Amino acid sequence: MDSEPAPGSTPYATARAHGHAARRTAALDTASELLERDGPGALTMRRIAAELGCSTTVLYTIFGGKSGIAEQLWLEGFDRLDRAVRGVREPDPLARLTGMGQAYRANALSNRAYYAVMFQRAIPGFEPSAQAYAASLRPLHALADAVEECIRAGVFAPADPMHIARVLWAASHGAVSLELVGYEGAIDAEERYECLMRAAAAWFMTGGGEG
Amino acid sequence: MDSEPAPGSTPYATARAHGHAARRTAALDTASELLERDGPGALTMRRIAAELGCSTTVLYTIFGGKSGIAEQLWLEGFDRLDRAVRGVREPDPLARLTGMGQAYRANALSNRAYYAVMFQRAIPGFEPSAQAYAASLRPLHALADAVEECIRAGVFAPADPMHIARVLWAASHGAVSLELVGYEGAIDAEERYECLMRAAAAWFMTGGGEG
DNA sequence: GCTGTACAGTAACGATGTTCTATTACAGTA
DNA sequence: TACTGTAATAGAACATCGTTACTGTACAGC
Repeated sequence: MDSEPAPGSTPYATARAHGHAARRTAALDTASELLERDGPGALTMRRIAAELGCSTTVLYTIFGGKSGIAEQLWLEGFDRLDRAVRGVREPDPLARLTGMGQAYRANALSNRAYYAVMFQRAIPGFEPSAQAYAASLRPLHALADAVEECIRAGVFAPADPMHIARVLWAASHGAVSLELVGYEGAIDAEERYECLMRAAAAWFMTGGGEG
Repeated sequence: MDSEPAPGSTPYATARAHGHAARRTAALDTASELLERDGPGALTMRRIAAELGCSTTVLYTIFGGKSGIAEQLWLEGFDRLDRAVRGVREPDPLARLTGMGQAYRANALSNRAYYAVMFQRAIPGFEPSAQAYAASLRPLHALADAVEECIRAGVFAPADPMHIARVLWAASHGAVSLELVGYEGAIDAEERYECLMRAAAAWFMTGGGEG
Protein backbone atom coordinates (compact mmCIF):
# COMPACT_ATOMS: atom_id res chain seq x y z
CA MET A 1 0.00 0.00 0.00
CA ASP A 2 2.84 2.39 0.71
CA SER A 3 6.57 2.32 0.01
CA GLU A 4 6.29 2.40 -3.76
CA PRO A 5 9.73 1.72 -5.13
CA ALA A 6 11.43 4.39 -7.17
CA PRO A 7 10.89 4.01 -10.92
CA GLY A 8 13.35 1.63 -12.43
CA SER A 9 14.38 -0.02 -9.23
CA THR A 10 13.91 -3.72 -8.69
CA PRO A 11 12.27 -5.36 -5.70
CA TYR A 12 15.69 -6.35 -4.51
CA ALA A 13 16.86 -2.75 -4.51
CA THR A 14 13.74 -1.67 -2.70
CA ALA A 15 14.15 -4.29 -0.05
CA ARG A 16 17.73 -3.36 0.40
CA ALA A 17 17.12 0.36 0.47
CA HIS A 18 14.36 0.24 3.03
CA GLY A 19 15.70 -2.77 4.81
CA HIS A 20 13.26 -5.50 5.52
CA ALA A 21 11.07 -3.15 7.48
CA ALA A 22 8.87 -2.09 4.57
CA ARG A 23 8.42 -5.62 3.30
CA ARG A 24 7.79 -6.78 6.82
CA THR A 25 5.06 -4.27 7.57
CA ALA A 26 3.50 -4.87 4.18
CA ALA A 27 3.39 -8.58 4.88
CA LEU A 28 1.85 -8.00 8.28
CA ASP A 29 -0.72 -5.66 6.81
CA THR A 30 -1.65 -8.31 4.30
CA ALA A 31 -1.80 -11.01 6.95
CA SER A 32 -3.91 -8.82 9.18
CA GLU A 33 -6.32 -7.97 6.41
CA LEU A 34 -6.57 -11.61 5.45
CA LEU A 35 -7.19 -12.58 9.05
CA GLU A 36 -9.95 -10.05 9.57
CA ARG A 37 -11.58 -10.54 6.19
CA ASP A 38 -11.61 -14.31 5.82
CA GLY A 39 -10.78 -15.57 9.30
CA PRO A 40 -7.87 -17.52 10.71
CA GLY A 41 -8.48 -20.43 8.37
CA ALA A 42 -7.61 -18.29 5.39
CA LEU A 43 -4.30 -17.26 6.85
CA THR A 44 -2.09 -19.24 4.54
CA MET A 45 1.52 -18.75 3.66
CA ARG A 46 0.80 -19.14 -0.03
CA ARG A 47 -2.12 -16.76 0.15
CA ILE A 48 -0.20 -14.09 2.00
CA ALA A 49 2.60 -14.42 -0.53
CA ALA A 50 0.15 -14.25 -3.43
CA GLU A 51 -1.53 -11.12 -2.13
CA LEU A 52 1.88 -9.68 -1.49
CA GLY A 53 3.07 -10.56 -4.97
CA CYS A 54 6.04 -12.63 -3.94
CA SER A 55 6.90 -16.20 -3.16
CA THR A 56 6.53 -17.85 0.22
CA THR A 57 10.28 -17.94 0.62
CA VAL A 58 10.28 -14.26 1.47
CA LEU A 59 7.94 -14.87 4.38
CA TYR A 60 10.29 -17.48 5.72
CA THR A 61 13.30 -15.21 5.54
CA ILE A 62 11.41 -12.43 7.30
CA PHE A 63 9.34 -14.31 9.88
CA GLY A 64 10.98 -17.70 10.06
CA GLY A 65 7.68 -19.42 9.47
CA LYS A 66 3.98 -19.19 10.03
CA SER A 67 4.44 -19.07 13.78
CA GLY A 68 6.45 -15.89 13.37
CA ILE A 69 3.56 -14.25 11.57
CA ALA A 70 1.11 -15.65 14.08
CA GLU A 71 3.08 -14.17 16.93
CA GLN A 72 3.05 -10.74 15.35
CA LEU A 73 -0.71 -10.94 14.88
CA TRP A 74 -1.04 -12.14 18.45
CA LEU A 75 0.89 -9.13 19.66
CA GLU A 76 -1.15 -6.83 17.45
CA GLY A 77 -4.31 -8.23 18.97
CA PHE A 78 -3.13 -7.56 22.50
CA ASP A 79 -1.97 -4.14 21.45
CA ARG A 80 -5.42 -3.32 20.18
CA LEU A 81 -6.89 -4.58 23.43
CA ASP A 82 -4.41 -2.51 25.38
CA ARG A 83 -5.24 0.64 23.46
CA ALA A 84 -8.96 -0.01 23.87
CA VAL A 85 -8.65 -0.50 27.61
CA ARG A 86 -6.34 2.44 28.16
CA GLY A 87 -8.53 4.63 26.00
CA VAL A 88 -11.11 4.77 28.76
CA ARG A 89 -10.60 8.11 30.43
CA GLU A 90 -13.33 8.32 33.04
CA PRO A 91 -12.18 10.37 36.02
CA ASP A 92 -14.06 8.27 38.55
CA PRO A 93 -12.06 5.09 39.29
CA LEU A 94 -15.03 2.74 39.41
CA ALA A 95 -16.54 4.23 36.27
CA ARG A 96 -13.18 3.81 34.57
CA LEU A 97 -12.98 0.21 35.66
CA THR A 98 -16.44 -0.66 34.37
CA GLY A 99 -15.68 1.30 31.23
CA MET A 100 -12.63 -0.86 30.75
CA GLY A 101 -14.83 -3.91 31.04
CA GLN A 102 -17.11 -2.59 28.34
CA ALA A 103 -14.09 -1.69 26.23
CA TYR A 104 -12.83 -5.25 26.63
CA ARG A 105 -16.05 -6.66 25.26
CA ALA A 106 -16.37 -4.09 22.49
CA ASN A 107 -12.81 -4.72 21.37
CA ALA A 108 -13.36 -8.47 21.33
CA LEU A 109 -16.55 -8.15 19.32
CA SER A 110 -14.97 -5.93 16.71
CA ASN A 111 -11.80 -8.02 16.50
CA ARG A 112 -13.17 -11.53 16.51
CA ALA A 113 -10.46 -13.03 14.39
CA TYR A 114 -7.75 -11.50 16.53
CA TYR A 115 -9.51 -12.72 19.63
CA ALA A 116 -9.55 -16.21 18.17
CA VAL A 117 -5.81 -16.03 17.58
CA MET A 118 -5.19 -14.70 21.08
CA PHE A 119 -7.38 -16.96 23.16
CA GLN A 120 -8.70 -19.80 21.05
CA ARG A 121 -5.59 -21.24 19.47
CA ALA A 122 -7.03 -20.51 16.05
CA ILE A 123 -3.68 -20.97 14.32
CA PRO A 124 -2.94 -24.65 14.86
CA GLY A 125 0.79 -24.87 15.45
CA PHE A 126 1.26 -21.55 17.18
CA GLU A 127 2.34 -21.07 20.77
CA PRO A 128 3.36 -17.57 21.88
CA SER A 129 6.93 -17.10 23.08
CA ALA A 130 7.64 -16.07 26.65
CA GLN A 131 8.56 -12.64 25.36
CA ALA A 132 5.28 -12.20 23.53
CA TYR A 133 3.43 -13.53 26.51
CA ALA A 134 5.01 -10.93 28.76
CA ALA A 135 4.03 -8.18 26.36
CA SER A 136 0.47 -9.44 26.33
CA LEU A 137 0.08 -8.68 30.02
CA ARG A 138 -0.04 -4.92 29.48
CA PRO A 139 -3.84 -4.67 29.41
CA LEU A 140 -3.97 -6.64 32.64
CA HIS A 141 -1.68 -4.13 34.27
CA ALA A 142 -3.88 -1.30 33.05
CA LEU A 143 -6.78 -3.03 34.74
CA ALA A 144 -4.78 -3.48 37.92
CA ASP A 145 -3.93 0.22 37.96
CA ALA A 146 -7.60 1.13 37.81
CA VAL A 147 -8.32 -1.38 40.57
CA GLU A 148 -5.61 0.15 42.71
CA GLU A 149 -7.18 3.57 42.34
CA CYS A 150 -10.51 2.11 43.33
CA ILE A 151 -8.90 0.81 46.49
CA ARG A 152 -7.19 4.12 47.17
CA ALA A 153 -10.50 5.92 46.68
CA GLY A 154 -12.12 3.63 49.23
CA VAL A 155 -14.49 2.15 46.66
CA PHE A 156 -12.88 -1.26 46.90
CA ALA A 157 -11.77 -2.85 50.12
CA PRO A 158 -7.99 -3.17 50.48
CA ALA A 159 -6.61 -6.17 48.60
CA ASP A 160 -4.03 -7.10 46.02
CA PRO A 161 -4.96 -5.09 42.90
CA MET A 162 -3.41 -7.66 40.59
CA HIS A 163 -5.46 -10.41 42.12
CA ILE A 164 -8.67 -8.47 41.65
CA ALA A 165 -7.68 -7.49 38.13
CA ARG A 166 -7.13 -11.13 37.24
CA VAL A 167 -10.50 -12.12 38.60
CA LEU A 168 -12.19 -9.34 36.67
CA TRP A 169 -10.35 -10.35 33.53
CA ALA A 170 -11.38 -13.95 33.94
CA ALA A 171 -15.00 -12.92 34.32
CA SER A 172 -14.89 -10.69 31.26
CA HIS A 173 -13.08 -13.28 29.25
CA GLY A 174 -15.53 -16.01 30.14
CA ALA A 175 -18.58 -14.04 29.16
CA VAL A 176 -17.06 -12.71 25.96
CA SER A 177 -15.60 -16.07 25.02
CA LEU A 178 -18.93 -17.85 25.26
CA GLU A 179 -20.59 -15.02 23.39
CA LEU A 180 -18.07 -15.19 20.55
CA VAL A 181 -18.35 -18.94 20.21
CA GLY A 182 -22.06 -18.37 19.79
CA TYR A 183 -22.79 -20.28 22.93
CA GLU A 184 -25.99 -19.74 24.90
CA GLY A 185 -27.37 -17.27 22.42
CA ALA A 186 -26.14 -13.75 21.84
CA ILE A 187 -29.45 -12.13 22.68
CA ASP A 188 -28.84 -11.24 26.29
CA ALA A 189 -25.10 -11.35 26.04
CA GLU A 190 -24.64 -7.70 26.91
CA GLU A 191 -26.95 -7.88 29.90
CA ARG A 192 -25.25 -11.05 31.09
CA TYR A 193 -21.88 -9.44 30.71
CA GLU A 194 -22.79 -6.38 32.71
CA CYS A 195 -24.43 -8.52 35.37
CA LEU A 196 -21.24 -10.46 35.82
CA MET A 197 -19.15 -7.32 35.98
CA ARG A 198 -21.44 -5.80 38.58
CA ALA A 199 -21.35 -8.96 40.63
CA ALA A 200 -17.58 -9.03 40.71
CA ALA A 201 -17.30 -5.33 41.45
CA ALA A 202 -19.84 -5.54 44.27
CA TRP A 203 -17.89 -8.39 45.77
CA PHE A 204 -14.69 -6.42 45.94
CA MET A 205 -16.47 -3.39 47.34
CA THR A 206 -17.52 -5.39 50.36
CA GLY A 207 -14.05 -6.76 50.88
CA GLY A 208 -14.60 -10.19 49.45
CA GLY A 209 -11.21 -9.99 47.79
CA GLU A 210 -9.48 -10.84 51.04
CA GLY A 211 -11.19 -14.15 51.72
CA MET B 1 -26.71 -41.55 15.41
CA ASP B 2 -29.20 -43.38 13.17
CA SER B 3 -27.68 -44.53 9.89
CA GLU B 4 -29.66 -47.73 10.23
CA PRO B 5 -30.65 -48.75 6.70
CA ALA B 6 -33.85 -49.99 8.32
CA PRO B 7 -35.83 -51.10 5.25
CA GLY B 8 -36.33 -54.78 5.91
CA SER B 9 -34.75 -55.98 9.14
CA THR B 10 -33.10 -59.08 7.76
CA PRO B 11 -30.71 -60.92 10.03
CA TYR B 12 -27.88 -59.90 7.80
CA ALA B 13 -28.80 -56.26 8.01
CA THR B 14 -28.88 -56.34 11.78
CA ALA B 15 -25.64 -58.27 11.93
CA ARG B 16 -24.07 -55.77 9.63
CA ALA B 17 -25.46 -52.98 11.74
CA HIS B 18 -23.99 -54.57 14.83
CA GLY B 19 -20.63 -54.85 13.19
CA HIS B 20 -21.03 -51.30 12.13
CA ALA B 21 -21.80 -50.20 15.67
CA ALA B 22 -18.87 -52.13 17.06
CA ARG B 23 -16.48 -50.57 14.61
CA ARG B 24 -18.02 -47.24 15.38
CA THR B 25 -17.39 -47.42 19.09
CA ALA B 26 -13.93 -48.83 18.49
CA ALA B 27 -13.14 -45.91 16.22
CA LEU B 28 -14.42 -43.44 18.78
CA ASP B 29 -12.39 -45.09 21.50
CA THR B 30 -9.31 -44.82 19.34
CA ALA B 31 -10.05 -41.21 18.51
CA SER B 32 -10.65 -40.38 22.14
CA GLU B 33 -7.45 -42.05 23.23
CA LEU B 34 -5.54 -40.26 20.50
CA LEU B 35 -7.10 -36.96 21.51
CA GLU B 36 -6.24 -37.34 25.17
CA ARG B 37 -2.79 -38.79 24.63
CA ASP B 38 -1.38 -36.58 21.91
CA GLY B 39 -3.77 -33.66 21.76
CA PRO B 40 -6.14 -32.39 19.08
CA GLY B 41 -3.32 -31.88 16.61
CA ALA B 42 -2.69 -35.62 16.50
CA LEU B 43 -6.29 -36.39 15.69
CA THR B 44 -5.79 -37.43 12.11
CA MET B 45 -7.96 -39.56 9.90
CA ARG B 46 -4.98 -41.58 8.75
CA ARG B 47 -3.74 -42.03 12.28
CA ILE B 48 -7.10 -43.14 13.60
CA ALA B 49 -7.37 -45.59 10.74
CA ALA B 50 -3.85 -46.87 11.33
CA GLU B 51 -4.43 -47.44 15.04
CA LEU B 52 -7.71 -49.06 14.17
CA GLY B 53 -6.06 -51.30 11.58
CA CYS B 54 -8.24 -50.26 8.68
CA SER B 55 -8.24 -47.70 5.94
CA THR B 56 -9.58 -44.18 6.18
CA THR B 57 -12.46 -45.09 3.90
CA VAL B 58 -14.17 -46.86 6.77
CA LEU B 59 -14.14 -43.72 8.84
CA TYR B 60 -15.84 -41.86 6.03
CA THR B 61 -18.58 -44.44 5.68
CA ILE B 62 -19.20 -44.41 9.42
CA PHE B 63 -18.78 -40.75 10.31
CA GLY B 64 -19.01 -38.97 7.00
CA GLY B 65 -15.76 -37.16 7.62
CA LYS B 66 -13.56 -35.71 10.30
CA SER B 67 -16.31 -33.36 11.42
CA GLY B 68 -18.46 -36.35 12.23
CA ILE B 69 -15.78 -37.70 14.54
CA ALA B 70 -15.19 -34.28 15.99
CA GLU B 71 -18.86 -33.92 16.79
CA GLN B 72 -18.91 -37.24 18.63
CA LEU B 73 -15.89 -36.18 20.67
CA TRP B 74 -17.54 -32.84 21.30
CA LEU B 75 -20.62 -34.60 22.61
CA GLU B 76 -18.52 -36.95 24.69
CA GLY B 77 -16.78 -33.96 26.24
CA PHE B 78 -20.06 -32.36 27.20
CA ASP B 79 -21.31 -35.69 28.48
CA ARG B 80 -18.32 -35.97 30.76
CA LEU B 81 -18.95 -32.45 31.96
CA ASP B 82 -22.58 -33.26 32.53
CA ARG B 83 -21.77 -36.36 34.52
CA ALA B 84 -19.21 -34.44 36.57
CA VAL B 85 -21.66 -31.66 37.36
CA ARG B 86 -24.57 -33.94 38.14
CA GLY B 87 -22.35 -36.15 40.26
CA VAL B 88 -22.33 -33.49 42.96
CA ARG B 89 -24.82 -34.70 45.53
CA GLU B 90 -24.60 -32.15 48.33
CA PRO B 91 -27.96 -31.82 50.06
CA ASP B 92 -27.58 -28.09 50.69
CA PRO B 93 -28.44 -26.17 47.50
CA LEU B 94 -25.67 -23.60 47.80
CA ALA B 95 -23.10 -26.24 48.67
CA ARG B 96 -24.25 -28.22 45.67
CA LEU B 97 -23.93 -25.20 43.44
CA THR B 98 -20.40 -24.40 44.57
CA GLY B 99 -19.59 -28.09 44.31
CA MET B 100 -20.74 -27.99 40.74
CA GLY B 101 -18.39 -25.10 40.12
CA GLN B 102 -15.49 -27.09 41.51
CA ALA B 103 -16.56 -30.09 39.47
CA TYR B 104 -16.57 -27.90 36.37
CA ARG B 105 -12.99 -26.87 36.95
CA ALA B 106 -11.84 -30.35 37.93
CA ASN B 107 -13.44 -31.84 34.85
CA ALA B 108 -11.83 -29.26 32.59
CA LEU B 109 -8.40 -29.80 34.13
CA SER B 110 -8.56 -33.55 33.73
CA ASN B 111 -10.02 -33.37 30.20
CA ARG B 112 -7.95 -30.62 28.66
CA ALA B 113 -8.03 -31.98 25.15
CA TYR B 114 -11.79 -32.37 25.26
CA TYR B 115 -12.14 -28.88 26.64
CA ALA B 116 -10.08 -27.60 23.74
CA VAL B 117 -12.39 -29.33 21.30
CA MET B 118 -15.47 -28.02 23.07
CA PHE B 119 -14.54 -24.40 23.62
CA GLN B 120 -11.38 -23.58 21.73
CA ARG B 121 -12.12 -24.74 18.22
CA ALA B 122 -9.17 -27.07 18.42
CA ILE B 123 -10.31 -29.07 15.39
CA PRO B 124 -10.02 -26.55 12.56
CA GLY B 125 -12.95 -27.22 10.28
CA PHE B 126 -15.42 -28.36 12.91
CA GLU B 127 -18.62 -26.56 13.83
CA PRO B 128 -21.13 -28.43 16.00
CA SER B 129 -24.54 -29.09 14.53
CA ALA B 130 -27.64 -27.54 16.06
CA GLN B 131 -28.54 -30.95 17.39
CA ALA B 132 -25.21 -31.41 19.11
CA TYR B 133 -25.35 -27.89 20.41
CA ALA B 134 -28.71 -28.53 22.02
CA ALA B 135 -27.36 -31.67 23.68
CA SER B 136 -24.43 -29.69 25.01
CA LEU B 137 -26.73 -27.53 27.08
CA ARG B 138 -27.49 -30.30 29.54
CA PRO B 139 -24.87 -29.29 32.11
CA LEU B 140 -26.19 -25.74 31.96
CA HIS B 141 -29.64 -26.99 32.82
CA ALA B 142 -28.21 -28.96 35.73
CA LEU B 143 -26.68 -25.73 36.96
CA ALA B 144 -29.97 -23.92 36.51
CA ASP B 145 -31.77 -26.56 38.55
CA ALA B 146 -29.37 -26.06 41.43
CA VAL B 147 -29.83 -22.31 41.15
CA GLU B 148 -33.57 -22.72 41.24
CA GLU B 149 -33.32 -24.68 44.44
CA CYS B 150 -31.14 -21.98 45.92
CA ILE B 151 -33.87 -19.49 45.12
CA ARG B 152 -36.57 -21.74 46.55
CA ALA B 153 -34.52 -22.16 49.72
CA GLY B 154 -34.26 -18.41 50.04
CA VAL B 155 -30.48 -18.43 49.63
CA PHE B 156 -30.67 -16.57 46.34
CA ALA B 157 -32.99 -13.69 45.67
CA PRO B 158 -35.79 -14.46 43.21
CA ALA B 159 -34.60 -14.23 39.61
CA ASP B 160 -34.46 -16.24 36.40
CA PRO B 161 -32.47 -19.38 37.27
CA MET B 162 -31.27 -19.81 33.70
CA HIS B 163 -29.94 -16.29 33.66
CA ILE B 164 -27.99 -16.85 36.86
CA ALA B 165 -26.76 -20.21 35.65
CA ARG B 166 -25.43 -18.64 32.49
CA VAL B 167 -23.60 -15.96 34.41
CA LEU B 168 -22.08 -18.55 36.71
CA TRP B 169 -21.07 -20.65 33.75
CA ALA B 170 -19.46 -17.69 32.06
CA ALA B 171 -17.47 -16.93 35.18
CA SER B 172 -16.32 -20.52 35.56
CA HIS B 173 -15.50 -20.79 31.92
CA GLY B 174 -13.45 -17.61 31.91
CA ALA B 175 -11.32 -18.58 34.86
CA VAL B 176 -10.79 -22.13 33.68
CA SER B 177 -10.14 -21.07 30.12
CA LEU B 178 -7.39 -18.67 31.09
CA GLU B 179 -5.94 -21.26 33.41
CA LEU B 180 -5.86 -23.91 30.70
CA VAL B 181 -4.22 -21.62 28.20
CA GLY B 182 -1.53 -21.10 30.78
CA TYR B 183 -2.40 -17.48 31.07
CA GLU B 184 -1.56 -15.45 34.19
CA GLY B 185 0.16 -18.34 35.85
CA ALA B 186 -1.45 -21.41 37.30
CA ILE B 187 -0.17 -20.83 40.82
CA ASP B 188 -3.19 -19.12 42.31
CA ALA B 189 -5.64 -20.40 39.76
CA GLU B 190 -7.68 -22.30 42.27
CA GLU B 191 -7.89 -19.40 44.69
CA ARG B 192 -8.81 -17.07 41.87
CA TYR B 193 -11.45 -19.45 40.68
CA GLU B 194 -13.09 -19.77 44.07
CA CYS B 195 -12.93 -16.04 44.59
CA LEU B 196 -14.83 -15.47 41.39
CA MET B 197 -17.40 -18.09 42.26
CA ARG B 198 -17.94 -16.56 45.69
CA ALA B 199 -18.28 -13.12 44.19
CA ALA B 200 -20.95 -14.22 41.77
CA ALA B 201 -22.80 -16.22 44.40
CA ALA B 202 -22.76 -13.35 46.85
CA TRP B 203 -24.15 -11.07 44.19
CA PHE B 204 -27.14 -13.28 43.57
CA MET B 205 -27.76 -13.71 47.29
CA THR B 206 -28.30 -10.00 47.66
CA GLY B 207 -30.64 -9.88 44.71
CA GLY B 208 -28.23 -8.44 42.18
CA GLY B 209 -29.62 -10.76 39.59
CA GLU B 210 -32.63 -8.57 39.05
CA GLY B 211 -30.79 -5.37 38.20
C1' DG C 1 -23.46 -71.62 -8.52
C1' DC C 2 -24.58 -66.96 -10.25
C1' DT C 3 -25.61 -62.02 -10.00
C1' DG C 4 -25.91 -57.57 -7.99
C1' DT C 5 -24.86 -54.41 -4.49
C1' DA C 6 -22.60 -52.35 -0.81
C1' DC C 7 -18.44 -51.92 1.45
C1' DA C 8 -13.18 -51.67 2.11
C1' DG C 9 -8.41 -50.77 0.36
C1' DT C 10 -5.34 -48.31 -2.72
C1' DA C 11 -4.06 -44.53 -4.77
C1' DA C 12 -4.80 -40.19 -6.18
C1' DC C 13 -6.25 -35.01 -5.79
C1' DG C 14 -5.92 -30.59 -3.92
C1' DA C 15 -4.05 -27.90 -0.27
C1' DT C 16 -1.13 -27.02 3.59
C1' DG C 17 3.66 -25.68 5.98
C1' DT C 18 8.31 -26.14 4.97
C1' DT C 19 12.71 -26.87 2.56
C1' DC C 20 15.88 -27.55 -1.34
C1' DT C 21 17.88 -25.85 -5.50
C1' DA C 22 18.98 -22.92 -8.99
C1' DT C 23 18.82 -18.32 -10.53
C1' DT C 24 19.09 -13.57 -10.25
C1' DA C 25 20.45 -8.94 -8.73
C1' DC C 26 23.48 -6.26 -6.57
C1' DA C 27 28.22 -4.53 -4.17
C1' DG C 28 32.86 -4.43 -4.26
C1' DT C 29 37.06 -4.94 -6.68
C1' DA C 30 40.90 -5.13 -10.48
C1' DT D 1 34.36 -2.62 -17.79
C1' DA D 2 34.54 -7.38 -16.33
C1' DC D 3 34.70 -10.56 -12.53
C1' DT D 4 33.59 -12.50 -8.16
C1' DG D 5 31.03 -13.22 -4.05
C1' DT D 6 26.95 -12.80 -1.42
C1' DA D 7 22.34 -12.32 -0.37
C1' DA D 8 17.60 -12.80 -1.68
C1' DT D 9 14.29 -14.72 -4.50
C1' DA D 10 11.30 -17.90 -7.24
C1' DG D 11 9.88 -22.39 -8.31
C1' DA D 12 9.63 -26.97 -7.56
C1' DA D 13 9.77 -30.68 -4.35
C1' DC D 14 8.62 -33.05 0.15
C1' DA D 15 5.75 -34.61 3.79
C1' DT D 16 1.32 -34.36 5.58
C1' DC D 17 -3.45 -33.32 5.82
C1' DG D 18 -8.77 -34.19 4.57
C1' DT D 19 -11.20 -36.15 0.99
C1' DT D 20 -12.62 -38.90 -2.99
C1' DA D 21 -12.48 -41.87 -7.34
C1' DC D 22 -11.46 -46.30 -8.71
C1' DT D 23 -11.17 -51.11 -8.05
C1' DG D 24 -11.74 -55.40 -6.08
C1' DT D 25 -14.22 -58.32 -2.98
C1' DA D 26 -17.48 -60.53 -0.02
C1' DC D 27 -21.93 -61.50 0.99
C1' DA D 28 -27.48 -61.69 0.35
C1' DG D 29 -30.88 -63.35 -2.68
C1' DC D 30 -32.10 -66.27 -6.41
